[in-house]
Amino acid sequence: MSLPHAILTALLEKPSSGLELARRFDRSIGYFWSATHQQIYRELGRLEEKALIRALPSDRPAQGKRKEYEVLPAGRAELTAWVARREDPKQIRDPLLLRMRAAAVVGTAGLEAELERHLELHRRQLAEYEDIERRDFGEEPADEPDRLRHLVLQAGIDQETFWIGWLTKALAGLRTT
Amino acid sequence: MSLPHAILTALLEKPSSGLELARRFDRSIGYFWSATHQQIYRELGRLEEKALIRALPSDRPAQGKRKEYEVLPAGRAELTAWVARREDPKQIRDPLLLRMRAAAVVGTAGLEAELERHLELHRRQLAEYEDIERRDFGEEPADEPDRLRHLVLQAGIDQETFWIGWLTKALAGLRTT
DNA sequence: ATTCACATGTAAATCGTTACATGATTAC
DNA sequence: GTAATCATGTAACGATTTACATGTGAAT
Repeated sequence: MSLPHAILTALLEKPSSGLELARRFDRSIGYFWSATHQQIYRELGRLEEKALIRALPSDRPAQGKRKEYEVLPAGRAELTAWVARREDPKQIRDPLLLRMRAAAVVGTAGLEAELERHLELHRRQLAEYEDIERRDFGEEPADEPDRLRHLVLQAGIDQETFWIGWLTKALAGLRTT
Repeated sequence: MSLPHAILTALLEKPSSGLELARRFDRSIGYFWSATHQQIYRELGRLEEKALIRALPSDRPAQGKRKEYEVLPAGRAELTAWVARREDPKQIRDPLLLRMRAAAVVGTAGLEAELERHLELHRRQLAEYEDIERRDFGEEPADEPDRLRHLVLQAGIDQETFWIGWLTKALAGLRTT
């Protein structure tokens, strides 16, 4: 149940229309919580119905017309409560690891190329994160919100670093065959 | 579309009934691809219909009766093809990182306790993986399938290590406030 | 006027989760 | 024979994904 909270966070950072949100879910917040525009529109409808957000008044509302939303106090309260809620980490669920396990049974044909491809993709993602880090968190010191956002970005960086390290190990292991 | 392939892999490792599979998806394969018994039964039905697996002959088939499945050649071929298939890594989707980002907007109340709880959970998971490593991959050298399975386990270990490191950093950062 | 990009939305299929129902087997 | 457990399965719902439909506004 994280999508509504992702949307509340995004709207608190900046009131937006559905499509703007969809675009921000392709970068920024989307780096650790992706969503399509359909998910977003549906969820906006639900959040509005529950009175956690509202559409900003428009002179002439119509379908196909831009609609901007903002968070109501009840929405901020819900998000505040969610931050402190207990929620266990989910099990890892990774198709690549599964494929490696399958390869142990049916052979590794074609796997090496996939690992190399993934390695390259993770290298690119890491470079992108590091660009963002330089751009947004270059100079110290920062206030608390910025330090928290930096920590989140750091998690992305660390995660990509883990993948690059593991894929390198795995490729070395495969080639020793 | 990984669940059918997870099941094919599990069945190739050892022909099993639905419930046995469900149990193995709580450990072993389940460490990186979890599934409930309902998902498994539904998928077993589909795989049987597509003639990728078959139920082993039983003297008196009946509902509520144990039914063991094995992989047919077509199933093995499908799995072999899947190992080499191009499939991009999925975007990270992590509620905890999202909560951290939300905390940058609405405050960190209650977050520290959650981070500590997660840290403890990841430490436990790491210990479990390391037990498995000692038990199953203690002595070298190993054949190729075992080296591949070891690499998969290593990914789990590295991933937990990443989390422990990041959570430690994050807690230190939070407390500097 | 027509076209194109913007913006919102509907529909359908699959996946994932939770609750529940039912038959078979075993232990007592 | 009754209860407990094993095993398979149905049903319902929400989340996710993909494809498509519709209306608006700006450019030519």
